[in-house]
Amino acid sequence: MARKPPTMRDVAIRAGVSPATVSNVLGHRKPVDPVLADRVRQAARDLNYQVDRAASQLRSGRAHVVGVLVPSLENPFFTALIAGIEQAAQEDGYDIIVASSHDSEAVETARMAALLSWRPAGLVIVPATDRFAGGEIIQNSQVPYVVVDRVSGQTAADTVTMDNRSAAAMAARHLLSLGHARALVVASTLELANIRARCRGICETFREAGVAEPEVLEIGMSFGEVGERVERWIADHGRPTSVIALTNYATMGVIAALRRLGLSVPNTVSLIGFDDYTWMQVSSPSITAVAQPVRQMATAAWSALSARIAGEEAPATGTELPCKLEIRQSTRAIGPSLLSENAPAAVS
Amino acid sequence: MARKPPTMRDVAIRAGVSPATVSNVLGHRKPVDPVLADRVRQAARDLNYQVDRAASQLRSGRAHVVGVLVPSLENPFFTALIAGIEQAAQEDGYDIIVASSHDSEAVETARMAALLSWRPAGLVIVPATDRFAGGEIIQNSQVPYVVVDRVSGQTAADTVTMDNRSAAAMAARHLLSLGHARALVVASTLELANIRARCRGICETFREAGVAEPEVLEIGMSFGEVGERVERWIADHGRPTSVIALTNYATMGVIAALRRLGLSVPNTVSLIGFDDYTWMQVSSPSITAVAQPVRQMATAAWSALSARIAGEEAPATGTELPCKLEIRQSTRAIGPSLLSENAPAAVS
DNA sequence: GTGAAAGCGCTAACAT
DNA sequence: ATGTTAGCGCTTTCAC
Repeated sequence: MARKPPTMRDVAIRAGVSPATVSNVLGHRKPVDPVLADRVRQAARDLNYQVDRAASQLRSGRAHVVGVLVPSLENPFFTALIAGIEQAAQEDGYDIIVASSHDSEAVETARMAALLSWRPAGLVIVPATDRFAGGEIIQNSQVPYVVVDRVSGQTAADTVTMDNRSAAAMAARHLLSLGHARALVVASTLELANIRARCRGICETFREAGVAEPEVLEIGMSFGEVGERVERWIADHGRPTSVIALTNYATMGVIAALRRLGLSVPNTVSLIGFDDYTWMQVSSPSITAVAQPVRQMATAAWSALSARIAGEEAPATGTELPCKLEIRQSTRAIGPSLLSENAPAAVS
Repeated sequence: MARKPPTMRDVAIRAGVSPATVSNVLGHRKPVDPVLADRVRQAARDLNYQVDRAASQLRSGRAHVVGVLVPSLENPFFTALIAGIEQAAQEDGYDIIVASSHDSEAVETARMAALLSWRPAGLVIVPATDRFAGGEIIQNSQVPYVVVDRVSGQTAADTVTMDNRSAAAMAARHLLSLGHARALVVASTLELANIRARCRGICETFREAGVAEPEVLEIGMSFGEVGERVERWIADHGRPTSVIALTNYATMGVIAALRRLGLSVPNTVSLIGFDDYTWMQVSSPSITAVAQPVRQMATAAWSALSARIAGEEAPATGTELPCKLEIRQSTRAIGPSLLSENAPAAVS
């Protein structure tokens, strides 16, 4: 027992050729006599042979693996991203090593070092914070990488993100078109540039419409707290006619809080969420939401990365994908549109 | 540019020692003079050195990576499982390579071969089907593996799953205790042993209570169809007083269907879902659900696998974890309990 | 078109 | 306790 897996040498012997030829056949590297090639393939099949990727990578210097580092594997947005990347990568013959930074810069640095020790062809990273602790270490490792979703400041790397400002503006215009002058923005944390961009988009849009900017409530990442904080805020400040929740946890927290306060959606308060999930369709009322183009973000990230892996030298690209506003039952008109003519209510 | 990463030799030279000593220091392998050890660690830090895992693994024959293969990365149950495994594995110094079989046996076989080509220390697998296409290929690769969630027939491998029969029985007892004699069971597919076990648990419990067995509706994996099929069934068969949905997609589909039919939950129909997600708490009504112990499944899978990696030779273990019934608002009493005294309504 | 031989970066025997 | 050496399985010159 504990029989070792067959090596290329085993295949070579069985096929009556040299290891080099086996390598050439299996790696489609050099033209090989069809007869020999067939013998090789047959021998490989017989022995159930699979190239040892560690050895292959060590010798060739080329790795067919990329690392993917996200802040959390509990968040469906990140796992959806991983799903997309896995698919795209797999189609190009790459495997993915997945790691979570658990929203911690320290862990992020450690996990990144671990990923780099595989000498991967590239890395896809959703930073834990705007500071992106790993920038330096990865920088001088010479491994190409793409920063996704939480893009801030200027990275040397390619970036892929949603157009957060426009997305938020779209949500804001939708509310304004329904006559909402008083909105509450519920954010996870303002430490993240993408969340700040969403706030900015909303505030700008309200200002441009000549309406007072909405207040922004920062409630942290944990679902439990959200409800309480929102309840307290409303107790202190009076109720808004509408709420924009900037993340999925915020959305759920707001729903819970409004229910506890006995505020009906959309009759008393209109609600827009960020991130679109299936449950928002079956919820009653169904939830109007800004759908992030997760799938496109994944493919964009992969295509940027594969270009770099292929040796592309062009300056870093910054992809900003548009999003879509899914209008459902949680938003309701309470008066005439507050939008001027030339600002459309919604753009897809 | 494209400077190569430092090697152990570079570190050795800088620290003025031999590569072997560097290896011993960094790998905590053999006792080394503290002074030299410090010099080595310093040099490694200076150069930003990280051992090359491919080379290390090639030489030592020990890999610090495990493959994880799931049917889908879109399903939150599987991604939660991955989150748990990533955490446990990471704590033991292992990385995970993640792959999806996209619910296809053919893809499963291919992805498994790819995973095995890393010569991983082990594999965690949630099979695409009960047939588990990869059983043979992995079997003679000698790599230890654990089968999780979709456990069927007798595998030679360790298995970890929820006690599906008992879980379903618990849900059934809850309904019976509320006086429901007519239940509809909505299953994704009866091709999966774990789904069949859930059906069995429900039917047995009803039979034991002297109540007619509920009918089982099989609706496939896609969310879209679920609603229609359920609507049609109810149109044809009349409405049940209660529904048990055996997967999360089934749950959402049922909610949508009942709403379209104008059947109020829980006033007209009571509903129990399988898998517990946050949205079920904020949904109105909140959804009574069987919570799977995903986290424990992940840790159980990891501990079984690490034992095998460590060389454990004992016969395969079959772990069956208990689940919990989260009673919320979607289930309501419509009459006296149909349960006999000695059958408790719910067990945690 | 094919094979022989070297060597990727590391670790395990062995020698000191 | 440290260094020397060999070789893991593969790919890549470089001969032929």
